[in-house]
Amino acid sequence: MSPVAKIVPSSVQAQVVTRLREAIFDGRFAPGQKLSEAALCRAFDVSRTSVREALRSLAGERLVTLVPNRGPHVTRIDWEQASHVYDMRALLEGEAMALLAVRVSAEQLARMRAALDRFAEAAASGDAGLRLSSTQDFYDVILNGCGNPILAELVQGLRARINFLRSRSMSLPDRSVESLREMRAMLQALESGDQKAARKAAVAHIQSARAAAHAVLRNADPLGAD
Amino acid sequence: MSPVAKIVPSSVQAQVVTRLREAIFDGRFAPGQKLSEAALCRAFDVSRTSVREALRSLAGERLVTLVPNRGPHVTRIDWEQASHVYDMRALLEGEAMALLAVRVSAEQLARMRAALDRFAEAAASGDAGLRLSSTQDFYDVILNGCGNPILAELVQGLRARINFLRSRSMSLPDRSVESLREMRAMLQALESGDQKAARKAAVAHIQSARAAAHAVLRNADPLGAD
DNA sequence: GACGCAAAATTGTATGACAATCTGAGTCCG
DNA sequence: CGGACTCAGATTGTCATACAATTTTGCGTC
Repeated sequence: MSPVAKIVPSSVQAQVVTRLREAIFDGRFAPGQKLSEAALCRAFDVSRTSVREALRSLAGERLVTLVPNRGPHVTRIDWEQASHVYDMRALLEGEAMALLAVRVSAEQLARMRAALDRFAEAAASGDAGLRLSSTQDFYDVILNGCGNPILAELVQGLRARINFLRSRSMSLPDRSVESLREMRAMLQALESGDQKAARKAAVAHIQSARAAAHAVLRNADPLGAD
Repeated sequence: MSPVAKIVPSSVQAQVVTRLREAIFDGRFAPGQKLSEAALCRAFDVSRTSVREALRSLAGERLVTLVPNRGPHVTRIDWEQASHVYDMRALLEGEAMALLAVRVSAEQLARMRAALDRFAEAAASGDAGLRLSSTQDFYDVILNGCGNPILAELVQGLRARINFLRSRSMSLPDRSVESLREMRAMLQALESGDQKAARKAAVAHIQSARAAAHAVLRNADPLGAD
């Protein structure tokens, strides 16, 4: 037995789920795009059985939508829905920050600082991958640290749904700079243990992200069309 | 049964999903119970393919849990998790009530009154089915009326997860009476258009339901065991 | 009763088949 | 020319079967 391999999810369909999810996240499959079973079988070199089961799983995450007899497609989201998602993120992430503010540890703060440093670097260099991973790290601390795993799960689900908006709105001029400022405000509120300020900073950040997303979705964008 | 055409979802696996979900809701499949594929194939008289795909869908709703190589079982929930779920319901349903309070229509209020009348009847007669459906109607007005379908979806997901607790805690002495009182308070807050009171009433109702559930889960209950 | 091991059962995956449904190209009619 | 119709081909939904991998079970031994 080779001692190295096998960090990957062992099951075939788990891998398909993972890879397809990643592909959707970084835009290789655009919202609305049709995902034919045959094409996916070829792309991942697995059987239809596995593809279909993977698609059911992803449908549960709302990343793909299954239309009976017409096949699956990457879930399409219009501005109205996206707006509602942002509202929920504001509510939930605000709550998470409020919970975290009164229980945050020095180590957690350190991790958040480190994530922000990396985000600053990404913002300066325009490294999209680093932007994504550092943001994820920042939020991981908040969500895993807030003490309510259900809350974390809900937010993760919402974030997944509008993930594709992130990369686009982040590439708007100054958006990442603005975003960095807002996240620093969040961190500062936590450092001072101010529950209300923490919630407020989180909500402000989301509303700002919402505005940036609005700009993206309003302009040249057929996502809302059907 | 009756030969009349069914309104059921035509696809086989959609039917399996529906029927299995119902079975879990009303306790025919208890939390933690193993759901062997073969058994489900026999029970629903469908192929393994359909059963497996249906299970993936239900896993997305967190109603069943899939353990690799060990098969699916009805998701088991311990008190800690249930408590977190109630916290999230309080947050989300509180928000829904606050949103609804400033936009509720006379027709919506009428529907809620009607639902409460039916719930009162169920509480008096001990009719579990009516209790469930009237509660569902009451909440449907709130969730569909709040204006944010994403919020509705999140709450529905949470409710599904602890649905099995409802029937049991509702059968505690006086719980349904108490519950009725709380829901009336919710309705009253809406009638007076008082946003803060509406949120408060919703939160109070959930916290009360949480306490009742705690009593159930703490006592003779192996749900948390593994 | 604890332990270990082989048999039996169950899950994961692939393949082939076929009915039901959808899509698109070509055709016919107004 | 535009629109309705038709039919073949492609795609999805479902089933049956097969087999490797893994887990559970039954049983004999200590």
